[in-house]
Amino acid sequence: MDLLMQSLKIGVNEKLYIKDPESSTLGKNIIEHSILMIDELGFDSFTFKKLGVKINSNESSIYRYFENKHKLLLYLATWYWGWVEYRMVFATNGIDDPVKKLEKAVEVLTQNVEEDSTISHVNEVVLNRIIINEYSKSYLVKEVNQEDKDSFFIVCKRLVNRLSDMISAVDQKYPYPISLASNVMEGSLHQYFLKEHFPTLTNCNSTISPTEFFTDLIFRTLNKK
Amino acid sequence: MDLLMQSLKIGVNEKLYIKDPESSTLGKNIIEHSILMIDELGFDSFTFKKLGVKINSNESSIYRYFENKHKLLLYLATWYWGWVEYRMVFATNGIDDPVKKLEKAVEVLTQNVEEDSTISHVNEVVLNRIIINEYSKSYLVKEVNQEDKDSFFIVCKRLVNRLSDMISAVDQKYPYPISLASNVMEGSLHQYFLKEHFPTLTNCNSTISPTEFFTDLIFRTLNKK
DNA sequence: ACCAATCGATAGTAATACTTTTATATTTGC
DNA sequence: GCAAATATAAAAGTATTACTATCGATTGGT
Repeated sequence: MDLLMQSLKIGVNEKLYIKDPESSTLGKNIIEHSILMIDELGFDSFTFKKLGVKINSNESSIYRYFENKHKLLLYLATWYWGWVEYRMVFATNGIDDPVKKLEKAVEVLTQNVEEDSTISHVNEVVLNRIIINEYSKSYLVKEVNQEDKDSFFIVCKRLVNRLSDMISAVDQKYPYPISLASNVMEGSLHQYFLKEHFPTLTNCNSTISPTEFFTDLIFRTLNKK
Repeated sequence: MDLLMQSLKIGVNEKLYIKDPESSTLGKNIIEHSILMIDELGFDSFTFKKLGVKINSNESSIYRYFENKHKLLLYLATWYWGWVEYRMVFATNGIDDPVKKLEKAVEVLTQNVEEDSTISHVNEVVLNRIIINEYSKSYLVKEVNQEDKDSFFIVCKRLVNRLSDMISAVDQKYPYPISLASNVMEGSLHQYFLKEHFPTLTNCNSTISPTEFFTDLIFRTLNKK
């Protein structure tokens, strides 16, 4: 990843935290180790108490940054999608051919995060794994409508809309651009999950990537000019 | 729904329960009201204690049927997919034209459950809503590999494979039939969720159904003979 | 009439998801 | 360089959850 990224700060909705974790060492520690710990234990078994022990801090101190672990997950997810959005805009910027532009966007959105680029304290490889395994839990809650009103999902929504626009740029007559876009985003996470845990339910494996599947799907579906 | 259904029992993996809930009035009560209660409170806020109060029974009695609420969710999901599978096989049986057969299968798999057909104590309309809102939580857990070994997901997997076979019957050369099938199954639940909670992220609404979107997607993707 | 199974009621445990208070650091503003 | 403000750690407390164990009453079959 380029140097630019190192000085880049991904902006996250202020309502998601009580105190900005980027503003202190403890805050950064919370982010860094919560990512590692959620990956290790799974979100359901992860608690602030366990995290406190891990970072030699106290449960109550963590509660000064995040109201609860659900908000922390939303924070991490927003950060992740902000990071993907940044890379997507960066990678597609300047491409004039709508087909090539869409191709590139799908590639960024659906590709496996492999390089350990580690912007400061965020390990994107592990965070990507968390998003695959836990992202659905952030919106499959009874409070989803209120949380949407509080703009907790705005980054993710913007990303889907960007993709939708690029789909329409390739085929203005395609009637379901937003559904296709949201399907690619969510479906890509799902195909990675299947590849890992239910290999018989996907054609994706070590040689075929979700990117290949979705790129193929999109361009079979759209009529290019 | 036809009369045949009323005498049909959907078989569920015996490891999912301690005592078969179909074998007693209390068991059926547990199923009936857990469905209503999970829909009402959301799976996360649902507890056996609350269910006990609702059905005028005791928490400990419910534990005699299900080890925990996660197993209960797996039970309900297995029942649901078994029910969908039955309707799918029934609806596609006897159709010779692979295109029409696939069309019908996609229709059954992705259609909204509207009629209050209520096989005995199971309210399928509400159960369908639970699957949309909570199904992911049944497999997005750390224990997923062990649970897969215990065949907890076998019905759902069989359904995806059936659809995959029908896809291949239409286009033998299409390289990703299983991924497409799993994408339709999971994606359909997701589009319903979006329609309800994030209407700007889907083209599905009161006039366009997820069935339309996915039928269109599949037949744009496949080369018919 | 009796044996077994079922169920309800009660109690108990360990963990979770917090909140509150207080004491001690650390930072910063002047 | 010091006082004031702020941040953190430690400890204790509460309500709820997710169970487990025990026991007595009811019921149903033989």
